[in-house]
Amino acid sequence: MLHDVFLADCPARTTLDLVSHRWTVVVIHGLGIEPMRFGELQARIGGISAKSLTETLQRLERYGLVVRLDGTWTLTTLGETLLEPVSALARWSEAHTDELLDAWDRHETGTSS
Amino acid sequence: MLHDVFLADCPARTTLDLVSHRWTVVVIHGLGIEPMRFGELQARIGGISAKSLTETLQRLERYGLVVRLDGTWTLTTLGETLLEPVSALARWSEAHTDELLDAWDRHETGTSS
DNA sequence: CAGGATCCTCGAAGATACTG
DNA sequence: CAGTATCTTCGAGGATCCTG
Repeated sequence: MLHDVFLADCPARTTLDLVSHRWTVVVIHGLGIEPMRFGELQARIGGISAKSLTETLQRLERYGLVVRLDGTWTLTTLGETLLEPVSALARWSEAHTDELLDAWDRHETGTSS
Repeated sequence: MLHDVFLADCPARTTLDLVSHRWTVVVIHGLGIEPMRFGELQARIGGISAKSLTETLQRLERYGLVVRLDGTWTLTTLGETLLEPVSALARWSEAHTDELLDAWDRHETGTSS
């Protein structure tokens, strides 16, 4: 066990910090479909500001997950490996959101009563 | 395609919001190992405050992902399905953190110079 | 021991205006 | 078009104190 997510100072937390940024998953997911230019990506993702997209891309670039080649943002080899768990999450999301919202509604009306 | 993660107002974003909370993944991962009491969980997870753990658990409870049975927090059936993508993420994290940090260091010293 | 209530900090993210 | 710079807001999360 080289990296235990439970250890507070564990470097594996880096990934979690990465994912905990609002747009990381969406951007990775997006570039996983196909490499895109800045504007394209922003247009595809609903409601992201240019600033946030810039920040997200640069953070990912720093971690070696994406590169900008001739104005086109692309996943690196490392980035593509992240695509798998991220897509798994996206698929789970698309599959179980209804259940999440149902559960939410049940608690809204009162579970025990 | 019922839920498209790209749509800004898409309910699938619910999951992403969930995951974007700092402790969600760690807590799910933890309860995935075995059901635990509050104190146990807090002890296992390094550096989480009681307040944050409470908030995280209650949020997950609202979404039907965990339940508290006789003082013991447990994943629901739905929660267990989330365990898979979350564990995939954790495994990725444990496997590739070194590469992340290496890439970071390369940028720190200066990539182009 | 398992939280609830309150106060505070810090940083992510938006809005806007500007630049190469 | 693809960012950068500045200002501001908002909320997650920590610290502390209190309670059943």
